[in-house]
Parts: sequence; C-alpha cells; structure tokens
Amino acid sequence: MLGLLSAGPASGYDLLKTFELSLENVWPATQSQLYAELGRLAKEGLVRVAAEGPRGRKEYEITEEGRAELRHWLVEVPPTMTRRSDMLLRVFFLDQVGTGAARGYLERLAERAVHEHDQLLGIREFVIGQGDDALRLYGDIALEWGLRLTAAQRDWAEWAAGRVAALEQEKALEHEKAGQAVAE
Amino acid sequence: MLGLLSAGPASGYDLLKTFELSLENVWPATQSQLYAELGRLAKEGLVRVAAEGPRGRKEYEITEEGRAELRHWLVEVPPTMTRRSDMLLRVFFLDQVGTGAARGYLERLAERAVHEHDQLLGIREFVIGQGDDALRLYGDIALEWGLRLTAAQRDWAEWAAGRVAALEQEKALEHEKAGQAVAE
DNA sequence: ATCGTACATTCCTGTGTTGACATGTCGCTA
DNA sequence: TAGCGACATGTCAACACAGGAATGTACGAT
Repeated sequence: MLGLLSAGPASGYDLLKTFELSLENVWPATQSQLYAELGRLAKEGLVRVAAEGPRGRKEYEITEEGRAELRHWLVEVPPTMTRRSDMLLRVFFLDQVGTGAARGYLERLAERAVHEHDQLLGIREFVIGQGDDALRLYGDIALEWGLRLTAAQRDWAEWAAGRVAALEQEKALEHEKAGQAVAE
Repeated sequence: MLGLLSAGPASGYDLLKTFELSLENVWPATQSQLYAELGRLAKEGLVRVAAEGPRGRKEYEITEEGRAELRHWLVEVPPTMTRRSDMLLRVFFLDQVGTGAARGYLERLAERAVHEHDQLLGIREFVIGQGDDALRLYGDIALEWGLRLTAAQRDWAEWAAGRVAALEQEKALEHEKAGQAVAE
C-alpha cells in the first residue's frame, strides 16, 4: 500500500480497485484487510489523510516517514521466498491414486499453465506502451516473471506426465510377464 | 497429514519431524497446528489412535474415511496456484529506489536462486535411489520442480538486471547530451 | 424526479498461523 | 544417581486473512 500511495494519493476504495485489477496476481487483499491496514498505517504516521471528498471519501497520501519505510523495505528487508504450494504438496502423495489419475492431475496442471500463460500474453498486449520508462520497465519485468513461470510449469508438468506414463508402461509389462510365467 | 499417515502410522511428534525435514519446502507447519489438526481429524473420524506408546505417545493411523478424503482432495479439489510473492511485489515499486539499488536487488535475487538450486542438487544426491519406484518417482518430480523454478528465477533475475542496466545507460547518455546542450 | 449503480467505509465472525509457554517422560552416560 | 537431551503432548494470546453484512452517499440515465 505504501508502494501504491508513493505514486500518488488515493482512497481505500481506489487502492482496493488497484489490488483487484493489477496486483491480485502477486498480492491479493480483501477490503477488510485494506481498510484496517490504512488505519494502522495512519496511526503509525506512515500515511496521512490528505483530503476528504464526497461520500465520506478519505484520500490518503504517503508521508516522508512512509516513503522512507518503503525504501527500507524494498532494499534492506530480505525477501521471503514463497513456499507453501498445495499444487506441489499433492505431487508427494500422488502414489495414492494410481498412475492413471496421477498422470491426469499432471496433465491438467500443464493445461492450466498454458491457460495462464495465454492470459498473461493478453495482459501484455493490453498494457504495452503505458506509463513512463521506469514504470513500464518494472511492470514488464514482473510480467516476464509470470510468463517464464507458467512456461516452466507447463514444461515440467508435461515432462512429469511423461515420467508417470513410463512407469505405467513398465508396470504393464511386468504384469504381462508375470501372467506369462503363471501360464507356463 | 493424511498423506503422511497414508504411508504408515505415526505420532504427532513423528509427523512434526517429517514436516521439518522433508516437507518444510512445500508446506511448513508448527507443532501447535499439527497437534490441533490431529485432534480435529480424529474427531472427524479421518484418523484414529492406533496405539499408545511410552511418554504418552499416541500413534495415529489413517482410517478408510481418511484415505477416501485424501484421494478426493488429490484428484477432485482444484489446486490453488500459489500467489502472493513479496519478492515480485517489490519489483513493482523498484522505481522508488533508483536504477542502482534496483539492479542490486535483482542481482541478489539471482544469487539467491543459484544458492537454492545448489541446495536442491545436494538433496537430490542425498535421496537418490531411496524408496520404492512410485515414491521415488513422485519425490523426484517434486524436486525437479524446485530445480526448474530456481533455474528460471536465476535466468529471469539476470535478464531483468540487464534491462535495468540498459535503462541506466540510456539515462546516463541523456544526461550527458543535456549537459553538452547547456555547454553549447 | 427517481432509481439503479458505483462509490465508500466500517464491523463482525470464523479460521489459519505463529510463537511462546507449560508440562512431563524416558534413556543414556558421566 | 543425577542430570541432560531427546521424546511427546497440550494450551494460550496475538495476529493475518477471507468473506460477508450493514450502512450510507453521490452521480448519471431515463
């Protein structure tokens, strides 16, 4: 929120829209959180109510302290790598459902990755050439991350489905062999 | 937890160790959560206390209902893609700190990705050839995801740092030109 | 003039998550 | 045999988060 306000003053409602439209991919937030956080930030002096508009609108702006805190967070606080992926967690237990269903799961992951990749391409077309040099660059860099991630996800899921298919084949062969042995 | 118990009975303490050792990368959990969840699962009939050992040890085992629920979750509940990456969120606001610091941030991301990649390679060496066919396969698939993710992260961060460096150059040139114009 | 929609905020409930604290047992070894 | 370290479970307070309900205002179109 400090980041968004650093680009100019906005109300809680404005910020909410921004989260829904452009930031939901990297940091979803609900309105309860948002308004609560605005209050907290105001109490800490990192933001301030700059103006009150119609409909009880309170326009917030970032303070110098807030800007300093933002810069501090950006460069000095070590980023925490996102863990906790239920998509990956399931992979660990995929042996519980047999090779067929496991392969299906991985194939669906691949499809999904392709779908998300396409959506990101659409966004890129849409935002192309908007904003000034610096803003465009960093937006572009973030988008590129999504593009690479979804591409990697697709490749991986397809590769994994292939590995499972190989195991399936192997098992089928063994089974056949065992059947022959019994027949002899 | 149902997944872990599907491989055989274990106590809360055992599960805790497993989370710390092998699952912390995809799904960290604290002991308070763990014991609370075990109680909840027992109340719902998805797990059952199979035996009581020394030191008050309670060995849990998965029930048929639990196994069914696990299978249900694995194949029918749509996986939620992990969003919320503070690493990526920062990128959006990197124009607040200037090109130098921004480039530094991205370069550190690249280093970090290389480091994590190496750690995963170490884990792969360590676990190679453990477990039966199916278990090894799915563990391997999960590990491969980490490998590909960290590799993509490194490539991306290096590429992004390059883009920022280009912008830096461009700005320096403009500045120089402006200086010349003033001098003339 | 009025009615629907978008604007705008606040509060509430339930759940997930973390971290700390409390409590106690068993087995080994100095 | 005293004590340490690993084993083992349980509880609590604080906070983050999601979803929704309640409330009201202003603007634009018919």
